[in-house]
This record gives sequence, structure tokens and C-alpha cells, in this order.
Amino acid sequence: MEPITVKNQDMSRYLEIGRTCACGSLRRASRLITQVYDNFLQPSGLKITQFIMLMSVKILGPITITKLAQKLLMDRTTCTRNLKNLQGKNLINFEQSEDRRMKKIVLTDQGNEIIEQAIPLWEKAQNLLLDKVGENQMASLVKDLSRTVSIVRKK
Amino acid sequence: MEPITVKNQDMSRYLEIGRTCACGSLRRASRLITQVYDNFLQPSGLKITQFIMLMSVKILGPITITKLAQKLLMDRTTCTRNLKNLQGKNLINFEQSEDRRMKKIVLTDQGNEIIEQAIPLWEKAQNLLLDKVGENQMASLVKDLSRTVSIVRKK
DNA sequence: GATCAAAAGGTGTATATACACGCAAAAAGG
DNA sequence: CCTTTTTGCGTGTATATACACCTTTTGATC
Repeated sequence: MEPITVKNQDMSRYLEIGRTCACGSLRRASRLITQVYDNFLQPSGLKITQFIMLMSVKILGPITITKLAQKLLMDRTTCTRNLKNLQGKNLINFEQSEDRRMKKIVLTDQGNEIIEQAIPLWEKAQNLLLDKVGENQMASLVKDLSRTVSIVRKK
Repeated sequence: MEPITVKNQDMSRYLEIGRTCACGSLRRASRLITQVYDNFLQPSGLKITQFIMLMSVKILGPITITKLAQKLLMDRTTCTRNLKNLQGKNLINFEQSEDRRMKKIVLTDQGNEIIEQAIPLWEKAQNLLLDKVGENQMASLVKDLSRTVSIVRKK
């Protein structure tokens, strides 16, 4: 009798951690949602990470690897390697800068084309979520995530 | 003059996608928060993913790989490989079942010990977030993520 | 101008993630 | 019983992620 009670009490501690861990929630959700977007993007040959990186280069113009990594909250070396994949597909290229330490990332014509091709696919994924989750809930989730990121990044 | 105006209009479309993409928000936040937890867990030698998997085995008792993967919304083969890392550290082991197709994952003594060692480190990370983000905001974020996951998983 | 610190980048290594494909064992159907 | 289907798992391959450590080039200090 006694041991069982004690064991259950202990378990509730672990259960609480499992339920409340912010990182666990984030990673679980990230895995699931990533699959949704990746599936819709499949006809373009892009994964959602690649789509986001291409879009970021599109928006931020010619930009260095370090700067792009900072914008995406991504390790610089991760950014480097992801970019290498995109370069392998002829979607981006590197321009040598005057400052010979850095290179600027630029979209190729093919990169621009594939973005236009992928946007409707991205919209399908995004709309599926909007439909299922609801527009307000989605907007509020994205906003909360963004706010959380801002707060955590502050020194 | 004209081309600049047109260009800016086009950009706003890309900016909108960048701002609203649910998957981008999730992955960005996931990267950032994962680093927070990984840093705190460092003395234990665990990464947050490993901690979560160990905790799940602790909670779900002897469990098959497929079942564990389902609980974590993780691809089965990802689960397999992550478990192999944990087995390499002698934190888990596999029990052969009567049904010879499956094995049951069990914690080793060392696995149980490292969980107790890691929990205070996890708490430091979790408390840092609670402090910065606020208890209510955190709880509501975790709940929203969980609700979103439930909804999206529904066929 | 020589030296030293800071900035930009790359590589080695390890973990995390998932898809396609294949194998073996158990369950279902006849 | 035998065949077929389902279930549980592993491997090959590719991408995503980050840390430690190193090189090169600027910029700063003296």
C-alpha cells in the first residue's frame, strides 16, 4: 500500500514537468507544423526552412551570412550549411564584397522563380492552419511567440 | 519613381508572409528556447531532447519505440536514433518482448540517476523563462501550443 | 608601421529530424 | 493451414541544428 502511494506522488512530479516544459511544447509543435508545411511545399522541392531562408534573402536584399543568421536566430554555421544546400540547387549565390572577409548572399533568377512557385503552396499550408486553428488563435499564437522571443533575447 | 513604388508594393507581400508564417515563428522560437534549456542542462551532459525522452520513458514505463514516438509526435526513425544515443550513454536499454517484433524501452539505474540530476537544471531554465516571460504568459503559450497541436492532429 | 583585438567565415563533430525502402513477426481471412 | 495484411523495427540518405576550433582580414592601439 505505502510504496504505491509514494510512487504515485513521485510520478506526479514528472508528469508536471512533462506537461509544463516550454521547450518540449515548442519542439513538439515545431515538428508537427513543420511536417504540414513541408508536405504542401513538396511540389516545389523546397522544405519550409529553405523557403523561409529564400524569402529572407528576398526581403533583406544582398546580406551577409552572419546578418542573416542573426535575423533568423540561427547559428551562423547552421546558416552557412543551409545556404550551401540552396546554392547547390542554384537558388542563391555569393557575391564577393570589398571587405574580403564577407560575402553577400543574393538570389539567382531560379531562386526568384521558385519563390513565386512556392508561395501558393505556402499559402495552402498557412490557410489549412488558419482554417483549423482559427484566424484569431493563429495570429495570437504567432504574436505570443514573437513576444516571447523578444523578451528572452533581451540580455 | 514608378519602378520603386511597384517594387515596394511587391515587398510588402513578402514581408507579410515573413511576419505571419506560423512555421517560421515556431522554428525560430524553438531554436532560441532550445539553446536556453541546452545551456542550463550542460552540466548533466544531456540536451533538452534527451531529457524529454528520458522523462517520457520514466512516465510511460516500459514502452515500445513506436508508442513513444507517437507520444512525442516524432518520426519513429528519429525516435530510434535518439534512443540509440541514450543507449550509448547507458541511460536506457531495450527489453525483448514476447511479441518478438517489438522491444520495450526501460530506464537504466544510471538513467534514473541522471534524471534526478538534470531536473534541478531543467528547473533553472524553466524558471528563467517564467521570470522573464511571466507565469501567465508562459502557461498560456504552452496551452495554446498544446491546443494547436491537438487541433492540427485531428484528421 | 608592428601588434593586437575584433569581425567574418569555414570545417570537424555530434545530435535531431524525417522520408523511402526493406525485413520479420504476428494477425486476419479464406 | 496457407495467403495476405498489418505491425514493429532498422538502414540509407538528406536536411537542420549548434558547439569548438581555426583562418583570414580589418580595424584599433601604441
